[in-house]
Amino acid sequence: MNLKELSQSLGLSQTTVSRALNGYPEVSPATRARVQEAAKTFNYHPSNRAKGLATGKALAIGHVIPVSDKHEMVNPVFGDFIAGAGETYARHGYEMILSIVDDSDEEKVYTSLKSRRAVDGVVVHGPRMNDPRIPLLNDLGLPFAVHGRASGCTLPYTWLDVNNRHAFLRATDFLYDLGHRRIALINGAEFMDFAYRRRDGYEAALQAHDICVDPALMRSDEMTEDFGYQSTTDLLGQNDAPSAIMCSSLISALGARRAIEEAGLVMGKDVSVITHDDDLSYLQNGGDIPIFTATRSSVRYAGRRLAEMLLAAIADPLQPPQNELLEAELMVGRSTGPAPRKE
Amino acid sequence: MNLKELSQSLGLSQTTVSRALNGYPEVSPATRARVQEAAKTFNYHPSNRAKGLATGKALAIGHVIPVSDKHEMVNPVFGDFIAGAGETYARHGYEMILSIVDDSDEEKVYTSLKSRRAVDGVVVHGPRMNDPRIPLLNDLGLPFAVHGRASGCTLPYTWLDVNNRHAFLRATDFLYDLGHRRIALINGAEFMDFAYRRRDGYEAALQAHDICVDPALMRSDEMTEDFGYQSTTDLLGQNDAPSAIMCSSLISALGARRAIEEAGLVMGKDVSVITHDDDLSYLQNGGDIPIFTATRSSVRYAGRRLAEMLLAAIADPLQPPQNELLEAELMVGRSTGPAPRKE
DNA sequence: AATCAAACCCAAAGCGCTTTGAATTCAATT
DNA sequence: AATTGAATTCAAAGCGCTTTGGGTTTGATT
Repeated sequence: MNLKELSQSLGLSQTTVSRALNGYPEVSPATRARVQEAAKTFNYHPSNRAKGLATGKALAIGHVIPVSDKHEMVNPVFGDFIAGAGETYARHGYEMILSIVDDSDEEKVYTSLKSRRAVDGVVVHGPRMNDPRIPLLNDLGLPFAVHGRASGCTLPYTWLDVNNRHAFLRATDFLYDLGHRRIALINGAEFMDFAYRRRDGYEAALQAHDICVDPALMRSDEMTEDFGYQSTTDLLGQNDAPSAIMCSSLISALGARRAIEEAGLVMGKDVSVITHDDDLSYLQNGGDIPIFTATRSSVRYAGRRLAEMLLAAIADPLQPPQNELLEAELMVGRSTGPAPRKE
Repeated sequence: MNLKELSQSLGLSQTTVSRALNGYPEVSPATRARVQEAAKTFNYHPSNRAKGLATGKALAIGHVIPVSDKHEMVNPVFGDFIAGAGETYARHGYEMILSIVDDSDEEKVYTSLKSRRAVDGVVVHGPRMNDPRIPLLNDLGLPFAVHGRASGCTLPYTWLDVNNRHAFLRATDFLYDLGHRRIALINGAEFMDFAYRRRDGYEAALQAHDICVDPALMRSDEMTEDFGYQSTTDLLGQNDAPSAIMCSSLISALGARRAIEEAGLVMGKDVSVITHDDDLSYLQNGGDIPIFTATRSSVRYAGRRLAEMLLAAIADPLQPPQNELLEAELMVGRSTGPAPRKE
């Protein structure tokens, strides 16, 4: 069923039917009701494609998901983020189109999305420091919103981020207050902006307490379970081992716990752990009492919200870029305790 | 830059340019080269939308992701599956469009995708027993491919599945051979087809050895870490506790391990665990030696392959539905060992 | 009864592409 | 030189929608 058929079956012109359906005022309430009724019974849905051609809008938002060439790794937060964004799009009648793309030719994809007029805007995932995609999208004139920020990019753009620096600063402080002085950091790959900021917060907290930052206590890579395990095993094995560990992801923290237990130690007693927790639906941080003390921020909420910000920017291209900085909650769980006294 | 502008700048008609670009034979090699050259320098990409309107093809595949209304949970395998499928689409010039949808109104989404001609086909995720989506899509005449199968659906359709029954049968056998007689099952929600089949394999193995199936040893729900933890704590607490556990997902297995250790037991010695492992990029089952003995099958490969099957079905609508049954590998890790002797 | 807004409705153009059916060119054949 | 047919190229229609720029009815006002 298309517009033509629908309008013929109603004995009206396509114009009138189109207007009735799209809420234009120049059609009588009676006619509008009749049209809507018919659309429902015939199960008529306008073709997005044709609509897009006619209006110049694509009614679609692109998400370009970079897959690291190194491990072919898909960021595990991605599913929840997308789910959040999807809710927003559904509510506004937008489609979400996804491109899975090798790190290396991500830029081509943006150019192509733009020139094919396939989307009205894009969401940028996993921003890095000085991320070249931001000036690129700016030049292309394709509306975009960034999940995170890119240190070093001066031009204004729409973003939503967790206050990673502050979260890790607070968490490190919290460990300090518990008496910990040797605090390790198991971080994401530090060309990623979020990881850079977390380290910055961690270092700032240490320096504020006159603890010198020890590179031997810092690790940084893609945040897999195994990376958490290896790093922790390694850290605990060295002399003057840390009594506490800051960890950038719950998945790596699970690996850290594995290493701690395998070393015959008890987490929360011999070694304290704080992790960042993205509040993923399938990876809840324990039940009533969190397993891990954590800095928590829902990535799903972030998806929902960032999508709204992007749609708003598209609807009103003149408004200045919006920004939103979310504070992570610091949830106390069972993985932290007072620093053990040295024997 | 659009076709019209491109053709004007070349002094050719739109027809010729279109044909040159799409590889039709009735254009001279010289002209074709000239056109391709110009397309490259002007960075011309045809609008998918217009192309779709003209050809009736959407050049897009829909993925409808159900989000369980219960926990708003996004299946964690989803990211890797999508990544696999995305590779295939990129190679064939298709877009992937994603709808995140409440369990409840998933059917509406299919109808709407169809009537808006938004996609050329869809991938069905998370099939259940007697899944109503399969006859629905069949009636709609919308090409589709199922990741998994739906027991009880008699009509033929395209699917790709892991041989879940066989995998769990073999794994249970393996535990039996190690001397285990009380073997528990921590399964996914059993209205899901894969979970049903796994249980079937598990039970078949037990019965083949004249072990009676004990409902007290079986748990079934959405496979979160916490579910694995709670179930295992529970199982180990009862009298005549199991000496081995079959687990339906690596994430729940992590929870199981947590419970085992918290109970002061050693995994692989006091309690053996075998889990299914989807080979997710961010959740590798250990490094060189797997943490868990596991039935393994790459969900990313599944995505890549199923997408190919769907595209093939779309390209040739007359071919009979293809099916592919993948056998899971049984990887021996450190989580299994001989059954402890009873004191 | 003539006038004039409102209110309602419509025909047709246009969005960027493919494709049909026809026209043109040109070398080879009669 | 006229004919033919293959090789090229083109103009125009059409895909399903929105939107412009009118029309035609009304019913109230003069």
